[in-house]
Amino acid sequence: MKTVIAISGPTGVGKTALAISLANYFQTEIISCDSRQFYKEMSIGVARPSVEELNAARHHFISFLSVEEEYTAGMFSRDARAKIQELFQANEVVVVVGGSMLYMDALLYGLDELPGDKEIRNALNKRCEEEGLLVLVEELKVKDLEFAARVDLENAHRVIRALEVIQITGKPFSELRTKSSDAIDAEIIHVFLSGEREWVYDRINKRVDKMVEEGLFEEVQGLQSMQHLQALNTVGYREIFKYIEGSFSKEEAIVEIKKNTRNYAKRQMTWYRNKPQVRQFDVQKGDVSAEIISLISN
RNA sequence: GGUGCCAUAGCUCAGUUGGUAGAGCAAAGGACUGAAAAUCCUUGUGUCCCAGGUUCGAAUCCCGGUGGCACCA
Repeated sequence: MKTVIAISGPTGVGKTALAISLANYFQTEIISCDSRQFYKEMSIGVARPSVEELNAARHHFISFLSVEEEYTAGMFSRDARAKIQELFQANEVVVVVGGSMLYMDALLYGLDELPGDKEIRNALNKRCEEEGLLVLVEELKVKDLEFAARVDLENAHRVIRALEVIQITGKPFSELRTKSSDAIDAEIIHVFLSGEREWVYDRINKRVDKMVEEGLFEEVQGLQSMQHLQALNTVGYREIFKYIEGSFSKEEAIVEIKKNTRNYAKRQMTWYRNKPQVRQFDVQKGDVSAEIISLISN
């Protein structure tokens, strides 16, 4: 049986270095699972691996899209699974690494086959703005009471997505959310790298300072005309757009980026806490790489 | 040196006529099936600067300190 080593973890704990070391050990390649490193226009602010790192092992799904293109977790799951099957022709092991939880889970554990329609969603968004979320919530209760009872009704994204699928298929969303999709056809070793909260936060703060030194503000300034795009609605970019339009000083923007990155790291930790299929590793203690290698040889 | 103002949650501050406190932000916890670095939910945090006095009762009034700010010398 082929093996997928999946490395998750909060931003800045050292996932990239571990992935490269494992890829070299197993003589294999890396599938990046980072929903912002997909975009070729984004580099410093998303901590894209350096040229040296990219040369140290073959990486896939980095800088292969433009921020102007639409891409989704479902598309990634399909594309990455195809790439992994291709790599399995010649390799026993493939390394998947990245901090994007939904994308990682879609790839490893599968997503139900659900349709999407940007135009329908845009129309629902417009209705939400004009008529208010409550009207849409009432509509969802009529069309799919079961899902309405389960979903966070204050989260417009969730309510709108359910209505979008219902409108396309004519079926209740809950009926389609069967979890019938399969996990990837391989042994999955999924690890979550972390450390003490203080340590992780300290690394994040320092990494943001380094990004600024490397020219983060200049990178974002060059993207100003595209700031409305979803890919750029992200930590490290939106704060600098606010600086450019004058609502933040430079120092405030940096403080906000650090804070929002810390909050993101916290969400990553919440996502993978108490997930039985994920092994927790404390990178401050011991050689994670060696532990994973021994897991596989056994 | 003198006068005035200020001192309350990690930070910025509110606190009515005296009844031992509350907002925002930060923080912590949580959710998550094609927007996901997105989006959303929940929850506290206290020697009310110190010491004394008045009072049944003081963050609140009085006195004395201490620290900060402003103005005058």
